[in-house]
Amino acid sequence: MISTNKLPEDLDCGIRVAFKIFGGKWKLCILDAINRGIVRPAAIQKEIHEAPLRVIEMQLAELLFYGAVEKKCDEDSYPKKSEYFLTELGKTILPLSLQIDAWGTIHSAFVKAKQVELNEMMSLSK
Amino acid sequence: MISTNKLPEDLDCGIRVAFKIFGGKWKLCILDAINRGIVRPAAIQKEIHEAPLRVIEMQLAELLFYGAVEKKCDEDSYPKKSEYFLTELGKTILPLSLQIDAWGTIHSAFVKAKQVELNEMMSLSK
DNA sequence: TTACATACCGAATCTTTTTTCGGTTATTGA
DNA sequence: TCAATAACCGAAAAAAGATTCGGTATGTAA
Repeated sequence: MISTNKLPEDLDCGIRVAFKIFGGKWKLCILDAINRGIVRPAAIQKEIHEAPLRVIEMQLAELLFYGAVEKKCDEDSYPKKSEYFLTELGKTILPLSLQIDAWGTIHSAFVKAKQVELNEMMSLSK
Repeated sequence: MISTNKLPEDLDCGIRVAFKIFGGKWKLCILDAINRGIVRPAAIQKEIHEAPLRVIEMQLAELLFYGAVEKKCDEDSYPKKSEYFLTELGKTILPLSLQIDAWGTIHSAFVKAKQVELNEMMSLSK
């Protein structure tokens, strides 16, 4: 993550800009977790158990770079305690996140059924 | 595109479901074009000139499979005339698309500036 | 001391997605 | 006949993205 791309990317397209910031596989889940008060990397990872810790770290780093989250690190205390919070920019993503999640939840059963259909098609033509 | 995945994918997560349907690089642009009355593959490709025709075809096939668009093909006429239209499902994606695009447009300049910053960082540590 | 927990990073590897390339088929018009 | 256009497809290649692995450092508690 956080890489300069070889293929030209059109940042004049709003959709492409938006997806660059929060299009990552776990980004919206991470922002949601932080919003729900789960603010430390290890805690976020426990919440989103499918994602490896390394991914949480990398996507946090990217969200940090683009200013969607901010980091507060208390070096003295123990455990080391890094905490991430939503910035004003990050907060503007939440309404979108909620609507995207709502859309997906509504159509979840349908998409799952289609997925089964697809798996059957693939196994027949193996 | 349209592949069965090796990595487990959590379709219980609304965000993951949504991104599966319209998370592709050009999907929302294609849906938007169709909504604006640009309904044939070649025409869509002229509209979204950055995307190769093959990509338009593949992403249309995927949107078709998941029922976000429908295809009307008049075999007799010439030119061959395949036309794609939004289904009811496809239309439900439009409001999200508009908001995502609006968000990206608002933050476009900021993200572009960050991108310049990143490119400078990368070239220094080359 | 040993084991454990936290945060984080580099690099290799794997998976998925996107792109490029070279076809096929069919019809129109010069 | 020959060029042009439309739709579409398979397969390889390239790129991007995600994951695994092993490492650092720090401090706590058994």
